Amino acid sequence: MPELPEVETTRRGIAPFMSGHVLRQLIVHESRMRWPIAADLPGRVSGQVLRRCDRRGKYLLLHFDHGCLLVHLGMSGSLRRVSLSEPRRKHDHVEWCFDESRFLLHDPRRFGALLWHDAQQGPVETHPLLAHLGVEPLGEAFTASHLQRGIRGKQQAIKLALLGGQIVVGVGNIYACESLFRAGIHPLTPAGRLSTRRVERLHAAIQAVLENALDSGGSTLRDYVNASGQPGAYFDAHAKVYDRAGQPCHTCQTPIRRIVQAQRATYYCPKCQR
DNA sequence: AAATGATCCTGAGAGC
DNA sequence: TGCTCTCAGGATCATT
Repeated sequence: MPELPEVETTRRGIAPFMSGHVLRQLIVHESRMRWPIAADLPGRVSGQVLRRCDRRGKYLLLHFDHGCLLVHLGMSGSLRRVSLSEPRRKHDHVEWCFDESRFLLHDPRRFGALLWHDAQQGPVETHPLLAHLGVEPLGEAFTASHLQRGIRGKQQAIKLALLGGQIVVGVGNIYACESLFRAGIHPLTPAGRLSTRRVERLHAAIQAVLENALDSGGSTLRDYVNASGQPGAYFDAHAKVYDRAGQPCHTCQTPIRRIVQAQRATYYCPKCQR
């Protein structure tokens, strides 16, 4: 479920209730995630003031004075706000308890992660998982020339270069497909072969698609953090190619094609994208 | 060094 | 109804 817009929507949903509040208790019900959740983690943060909720790529960063909790939602994770008395459901693995609110990390596939970065190890940006990430797609550092530099000389297909996260973060499978459609670029194009003009188009498309999704995230996933979350709404309204194999392109009626790149599905219009 | 493939795990949906 | 098969929004790690 979570690509960058969903993670950012989640961040906006939880920040008002978490920032500046004492985390009374962190309870781990299932520690077998992408990596095992450290047994001493609850002791480190329970009773401490949670200062800020940030995001870097698809990582949520919950800051404390003495360190930072990194939360990744993986493929199937969500973080929802529930009442103090609401019972846990299946796959609710971690619980954040504040005086007036409560949050549950739900993740059936358990590809998500919960890690502690101690302040003594330096700023959280130096954490191995964050240190080599590309720039934020909606930040000032993401420019057409940054994208151009990132893909220079690369033989790799542009779709995979976008997905890699070393140039720009947060462009997941759906939005990579949608951005390439919007830019009229074939997903198999060797990244380094794109003309400056087409790189500029792609850059603009990525920003537009993500901003668009974020706006919709605000509406279609508004209850993402306090309800069950209803995926699919974005697709109905916005997806031009994703999961539309065989259906007519909205622009030219040509059937949308599905191919596989690095074991991930890619959808594109063979006529609009060259 | 860059690119590729296997891998972690559960659930939903299709087809029979 | 129930079985088997395929696929899924991520991304790390080991291998070529």
